[in-house]
Amino acid sequence: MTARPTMKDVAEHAGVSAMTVSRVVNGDPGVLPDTAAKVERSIRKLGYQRDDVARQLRRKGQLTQTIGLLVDNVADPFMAAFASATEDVARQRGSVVLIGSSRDDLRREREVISAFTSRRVDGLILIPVGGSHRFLRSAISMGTHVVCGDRPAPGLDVDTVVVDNRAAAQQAVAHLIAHGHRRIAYLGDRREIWTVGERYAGYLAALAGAGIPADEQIVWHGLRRGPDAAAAVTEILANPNPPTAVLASNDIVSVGVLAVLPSHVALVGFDDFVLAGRLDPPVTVISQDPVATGTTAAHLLFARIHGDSSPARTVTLPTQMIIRGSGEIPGPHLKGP
Amino acid sequence: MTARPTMKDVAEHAGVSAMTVSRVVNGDPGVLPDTAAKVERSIRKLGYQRDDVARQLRRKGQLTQTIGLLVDNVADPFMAAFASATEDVARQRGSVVLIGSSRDDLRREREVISAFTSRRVDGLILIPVGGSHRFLRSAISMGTHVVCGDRPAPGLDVDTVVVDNRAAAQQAVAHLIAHGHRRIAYLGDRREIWTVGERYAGYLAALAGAGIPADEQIVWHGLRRGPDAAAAVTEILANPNPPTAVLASNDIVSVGVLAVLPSHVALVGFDDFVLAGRLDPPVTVISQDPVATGTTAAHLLFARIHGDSSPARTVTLPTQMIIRGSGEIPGPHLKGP
DNA sequence: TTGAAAGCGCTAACAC
DNA sequence: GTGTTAGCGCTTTCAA
Repeated sequence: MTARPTMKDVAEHAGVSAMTVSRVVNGDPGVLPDTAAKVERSIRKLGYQRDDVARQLRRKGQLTQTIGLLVDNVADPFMAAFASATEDVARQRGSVVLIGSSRDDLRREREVISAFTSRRVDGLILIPVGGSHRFLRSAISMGTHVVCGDRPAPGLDVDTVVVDNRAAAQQAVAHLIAHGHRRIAYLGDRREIWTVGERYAGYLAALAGAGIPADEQIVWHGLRRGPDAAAAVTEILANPNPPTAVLASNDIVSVGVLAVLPSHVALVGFDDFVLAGRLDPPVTVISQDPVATGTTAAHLLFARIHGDSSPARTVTLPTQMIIRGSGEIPGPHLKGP
Repeated sequence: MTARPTMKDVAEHAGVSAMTVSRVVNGDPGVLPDTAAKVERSIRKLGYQRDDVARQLRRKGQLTQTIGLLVDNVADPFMAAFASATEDVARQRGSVVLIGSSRDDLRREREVISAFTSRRVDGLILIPVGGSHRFLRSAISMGTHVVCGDRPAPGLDVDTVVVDNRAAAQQAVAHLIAHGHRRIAYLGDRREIWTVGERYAGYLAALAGAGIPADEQIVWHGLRRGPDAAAAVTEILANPNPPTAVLASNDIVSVGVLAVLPSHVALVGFDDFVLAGRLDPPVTVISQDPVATGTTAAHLLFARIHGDSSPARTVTLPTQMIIRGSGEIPGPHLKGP
């Protein structure tokens, strides 16, 4: 194991100064082709590679060309697509990405963010967990740019890319009502997650809009895993007055519910998922585009990094209801032809 | 926007030397509690955070506590789970993770790896694309540790974590043969991908073992997207002598094929996927555990980083055939009771 | 227990 | 076109 050669080593080997090596390495103009060639040869000979740690230190106020990306869980398909999209943009912009998972834990999120900012990232893209993010204000005031995707960060006035979860859920429930359902269950992940809370609010709004009283007997929060969702829906269906339709707050709940849901019960789920169209019945979903969300968030971040100082804005991306069958199973109150 | 305060700023504010601040920041012993308290107060007051870029420069030969992770595509469920697992281990070990996607492009892989090594990562975890990785030898000789997951890197003698793809595919095809199939199609991703090539080899070996001649008419390589796989299987089924069973090289191909496969044709797919058990018929698959692969790779890497200099080893993790129905559809040559 | 000096590898600023 | 000097923020080393 050889020690990593420095510019000084290259300079000595090539018989020039370190400054000339620096110019060659960075493609700066004003070096004679012959000199440059000589230096290039020494670089290859010694296996020299620029040390960006040292470089970043000297070039203060300059960018480190590193951004931090913090998601809840990279293994989640939505977040994986989101992360992949941001990484693509970062690469086009010549930056690398530090990635971290918060696992829905604010303390862990803080720790990871701290590890990122101490490495002087130019900016952060967050899918923030719940809880106040005021701790980020000091980093922001010192020049770290922050953009949120999927959810806003409470206590932080930064660019944010979301979808209108509430309206989309309301639309989904109205759709079920239009198909003759009045007894509609809600099965959801932790309500404290902003998107989930919004979706639940949309559910309640749609019921209220149709004059249907909400019934806590057929509402279940806090479902984090498929089997939990399956157990919950089983229990809800055992109700003396069982629901004829279900709204699922996300793909994990949908998939869990589908494992046990009788085929006469209607279902609309938030988030599209692989093979949703191949099930029997095919599953009607509200879909959103994680790639668009990630790409938009990344573009906003790089605009900030490169000097955009306009007021923080919230971009709301569209959702789409994909009608496949499970949401169109008729309910008992269908006034039909 | 205030400038980021330095140790010197904190030192002046607290009326001590920068060295004392350094000791407090790093929890070094030998600072009077009163002095430490005074410094802590200044740190909080000024919003000071240690600059790890400068720190890493001075602490030469020390670790940067940063590793690089290069996968083919983070959005792929297998790789997302792999990445998530390595990130978990890294966090436990106090390191952060730089992530990059090669998109099956060796040049892009090289660029990203170069961006990582110039930031002095302590090590790299790769899901390498095809092609020679000899370019990594110089980085390795200068102390960057490398571990490969899912596939080996051609031309590189480093720790590698894989499964026995060939044996698993052979087992899958033997399973189809045992259920009476002799006309078995192979539909696969790019054969140049090591795992895919191995799986194809296993397919051929199983046919050879049963004395069944391979027939290129029912073999298709290079399928990268679901619709391509659907089109390919449609064409293969139009063959005058169509297959009665299919081996799919991975989950993407399986899902694509399933969109159009008649239910009397048997299927075994590589890689388990969500809802495989909910389809009709439920899909028999060869499953492997991306979390175990990623975790193992990360543990191997950190062992190397912390001094393990034993010869490079290859860890082969188990696969499991999950029998669900689609692989047990009887073929015309079933010798039954 | 605390501090002063030196220097990590690089580049900004200026000189030649 | 090329070199010299200084210094980025921190920690190592050694002195007080």
